[in-house]
Amino acid sequence: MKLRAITENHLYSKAYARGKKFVGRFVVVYTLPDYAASKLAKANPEKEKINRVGITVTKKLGSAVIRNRAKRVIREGYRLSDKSAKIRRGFLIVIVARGNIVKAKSTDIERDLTLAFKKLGMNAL
RNA sequence: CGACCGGAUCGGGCGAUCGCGCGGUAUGUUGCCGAAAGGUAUUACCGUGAGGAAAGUCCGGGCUUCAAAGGGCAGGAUAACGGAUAACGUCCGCCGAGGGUGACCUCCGGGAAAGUGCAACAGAAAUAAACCGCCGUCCAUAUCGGGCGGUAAGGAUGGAAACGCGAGGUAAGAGCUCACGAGUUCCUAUGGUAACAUAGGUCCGCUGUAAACCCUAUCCGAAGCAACACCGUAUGUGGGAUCCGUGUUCGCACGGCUGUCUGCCCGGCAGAGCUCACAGGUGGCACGCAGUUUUCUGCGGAGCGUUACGGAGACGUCACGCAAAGAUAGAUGAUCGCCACGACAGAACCCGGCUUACAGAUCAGGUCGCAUU
Repeated sequence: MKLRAITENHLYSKAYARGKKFVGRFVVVYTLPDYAASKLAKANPEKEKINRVGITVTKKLGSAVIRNRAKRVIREGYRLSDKSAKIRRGFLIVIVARGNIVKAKSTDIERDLTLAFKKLGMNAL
């Protein structure tokens, strides 16, 4: 299943303000039910609800190369986490990188995210 | 062998598993999103996918739009000389100054003799000079001294004080005169395409600063891919116009006006019952064009590489070969194993440069020293 990115800035603001929050070792996760989920599901040829994922990496972390790697590692971690423990659909998920992510591996992120989704009640029934 | 000098190339590799963007083939749906334009399937396979600086955005060009890029003003850039180039503020060669035993390196580059300005502090005085001193003369006087004049040799200040030094000369002095030396302008000869160098003559006495204004020569129209083109323009937001005068054959024309030519003026262009801009999409955009339909042929080009030839070199010519990264919250990766473990760092229209950052590796050259022959 492909990742669909959050493009609108106001959705990030909403997630920060009203979403559920979990602080992990390497990332901070916000989740919020997606009002447009059913509409997007109709557009999806598989007719399933999907999660929209936004990844935030601030300039504080470092140069473009470092930021790019952080995003890749988070994407891979999300993919692995979704594969091992099914995540509920129809949510906005914002993942914010923390400073120590520079040295993290994608498996570390996977553990962080799996724990986060469990705590946030995101695991599929 | 050691110490150096300038240059070129590379800048993690291999394997396994899992993933992403783009192109293609097969499979497959006729659905869904959207007002429309348009976008989008699942799976498998094949191909392809960041840099030498992709960076800074400092120059130059292509491309695009502004009717065309015409004239002038303003503004900007450059600055010895000869060449290279599509072009450049780049590159090559060379001139000048300095450093190194050397390979080689570093630095500056029109005009201060067109004009204006500025030169703090110090100093008597900063582009024009008399504070001390020296000399003459007058006054006064036991002596010290004072007035007037001459003087730039000496002292003191300063980054800079009327070229340096010696002789003549003088009351004392002074390029005032002369020899030698350094410099400026111009002329001649020789060498060089030239800047310039060398030699000879002539003339002059002129502080520095042009990254102060300025003057001279040369060049530059402006803005940038969020450009721009096309499609769509339902709805929303914002703006403009539907105005005035004159003439009128009542259609309109001209002028004002408004917008626009993106600093200004001249000189233009456009405008009216709707129109413009923004919000959407596709292209631009991944060598181009044509043929042909397949991943093929031809042509073209400041594209890249190699060879040959020409040139001192930058570079040029010919031949051959190569050239699908193309994202859009932004793909080009993740994990594991082994080896090596030490860098700077991520394309956003495309090229040529410059500048800045940078661990290590490799390759030829060259210089000096020592040893050997």
